[in-house]
Amino acid sequence: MERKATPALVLQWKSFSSKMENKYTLRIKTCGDGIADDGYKWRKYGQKSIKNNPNPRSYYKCTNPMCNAKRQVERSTEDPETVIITYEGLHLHYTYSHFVLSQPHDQIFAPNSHHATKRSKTQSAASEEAEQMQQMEVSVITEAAGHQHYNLLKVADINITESSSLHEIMQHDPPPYNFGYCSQGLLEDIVPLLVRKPSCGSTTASPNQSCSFSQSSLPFDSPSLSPAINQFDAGILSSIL
DNA sequence: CGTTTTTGACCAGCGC
DNA sequence: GCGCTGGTCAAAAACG
Repeated sequence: MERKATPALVLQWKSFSSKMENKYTLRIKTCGDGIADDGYKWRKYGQKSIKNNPNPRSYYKCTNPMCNAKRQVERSTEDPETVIITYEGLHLHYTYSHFVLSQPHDQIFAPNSHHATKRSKTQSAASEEAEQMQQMEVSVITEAAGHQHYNLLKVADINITESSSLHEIMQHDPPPYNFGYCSQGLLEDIVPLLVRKPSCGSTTASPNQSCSFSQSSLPFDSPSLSPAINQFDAGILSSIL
């Protein structure tokens, strides 16, 4: 099966109630290529049939013994091509591919408890809003034919209020994105800071090329998104390494 | 042979 | 208290 069909990717982020802190769901619509690797290594520890869903739900843990991140993967009942991934917990380490593709970037991921504190506040505020069952959805549909590798598009978690902000980004730097941070995922840690997009393995851009690590290449000129980079709470990542 | 996946059993939470 | 459901455990099997 060729991947010539437009690899549309639809991501949604929904905030949860306060009791589900650090838990969020991505709805990813893929075109025949399954779900994307998010840069981490996961070990499957269970599978369960879920009521009202013919598709079983799979349970994964991060293989890093010091990391308590988990994720659940299931296919949507409405659309078999839509994969629902629920992330829970935080990664306390870099992605594995990070070590392969690049050196640690101390300037970016410098130890700084300030970041974690700030995140905590942000999450707390988000939880309060979530109690009102506020749901924020971000949908990104990209048309990047021939691309299957995922780059990262950083978006603000709480700061995104409407999908038009993402459209601004896409207009600013249309696909294939070259935002840096590619393949070092931290999907859960950065998401909702991140939206991933299928990038190539085939023709135009090579993964390595798209993985330049210059912060200046990040397209966060958009006023609605720029706070994300400042609140980027990657300081926690260096706590282990 | 080490790692990962599979799968049935077990446990906890929740509603009735 | 009981049953249902979702999440996790852990032994066995599969895989590389």
